[in-house]
Amino acid sequence: MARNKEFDEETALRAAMQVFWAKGYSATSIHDLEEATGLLRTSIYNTFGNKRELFKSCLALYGRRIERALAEIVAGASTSREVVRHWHARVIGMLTDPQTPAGCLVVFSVLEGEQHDAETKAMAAALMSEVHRQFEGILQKGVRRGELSAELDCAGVAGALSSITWGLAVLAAAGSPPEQLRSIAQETLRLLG
Amino acid sequence: MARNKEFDEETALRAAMQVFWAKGYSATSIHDLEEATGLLRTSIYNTFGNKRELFKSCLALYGRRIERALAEIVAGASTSREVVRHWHARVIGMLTDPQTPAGCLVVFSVLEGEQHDAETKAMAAALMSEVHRQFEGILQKGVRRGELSAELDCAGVAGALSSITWGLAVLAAAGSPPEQLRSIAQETLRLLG
DNA sequence: GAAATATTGTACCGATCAGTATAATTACCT
DNA sequence: AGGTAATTATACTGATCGGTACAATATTTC
Repeated sequence: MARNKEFDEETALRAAMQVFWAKGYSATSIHDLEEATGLLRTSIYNTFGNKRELFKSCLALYGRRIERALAEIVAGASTSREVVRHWHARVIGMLTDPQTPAGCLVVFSVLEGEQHDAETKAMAAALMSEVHRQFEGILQKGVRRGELSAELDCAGVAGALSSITWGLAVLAAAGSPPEQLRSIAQETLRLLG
Repeated sequence: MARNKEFDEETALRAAMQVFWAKGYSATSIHDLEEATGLLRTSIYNTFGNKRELFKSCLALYGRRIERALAEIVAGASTSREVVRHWHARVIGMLTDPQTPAGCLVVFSVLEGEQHDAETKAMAAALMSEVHRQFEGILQKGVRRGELSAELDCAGVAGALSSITWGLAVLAAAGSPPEQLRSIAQETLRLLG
């Protein structure tokens, strides 16, 4: 019928994601996206709709990465402690990866909430509560196995673990040195009693 | 000599702060600031310089509020636990105050770092490390008084407490219910051993 | 009351914004 | 090979951006 795209959608999406990730939604211009993806604006609109839809696709991609990482860790660890340790190590690794921006696209999405529609806000909120839910689940499992105290407020501690996760993203964005982030992650285990 | 301003600078600054606080730097337009402050753009530029300088003044005002609140709490509490409890209660109170936006201007400043100059970034970083420094100080005092274990890694735990603080701001911005924030604050005390 | 001067109000600047109409190009499928 | 259709490329739109020039206004001091 007709010709094929000269570029790879997935590659372009990753490039666009990095721009939003570094600058936020409103500070990112279509021109920025053209430069990062190497595409012309026409191709961007052709492929991804408009700026808002492109942002949503980026947020979805970002969310998939997070959820996959968390699922891997939960599946591969044998104790609650191990999950928490591995999770925060992975988070710190991502946050301090020189190849990607220091912040977190989810945190950005949440703070920039006023500029987004209900769907975008729901995506970010869903991702955050998924992290919380996973934590609560592995804590409950830890209690059942006798690894953790039966008196543990699983929901509360899961919330605290989530809170530290997002806080790490803020600290990393502020330029905190990795060793400080690691010492925070280490002390986090105290929450498990 | 000449006429006086018809408006109160402090009031206008507070109004401008709330706009940046809710929308971030780049999503806030001069028009938004005109509406929020009730001033004409001419008066804004006359009084506060330009958008960037106005933002810095707002961030400074915000920072002063935080530091004053923290100093009050540190001065008024008799144990480390009490400081942590009162601090997080105050933070949650601010974050869930319907009169002000749900987020945190410091977190916004840090994430929007690319759009700011070195001075702005330094202001935000200084505020964050001041919070950390204060926590570390009260933990060390707690250890000296025998309230906390001598083995406590004060710097690490202070970092975790800071991380939770910024994380609470993210969760509040995402619309987490106050009772969830409070249960997080409660579990935070586990960090003190 | 008059001179002086900061403030207020109006109108505008070039630049950039997100988005699009349309033309030129290209590769696919029959 | 040729018709088809989606892609690329160019150029443009109206709106809004941050910022400013300048005139009108109002008030304080002498």
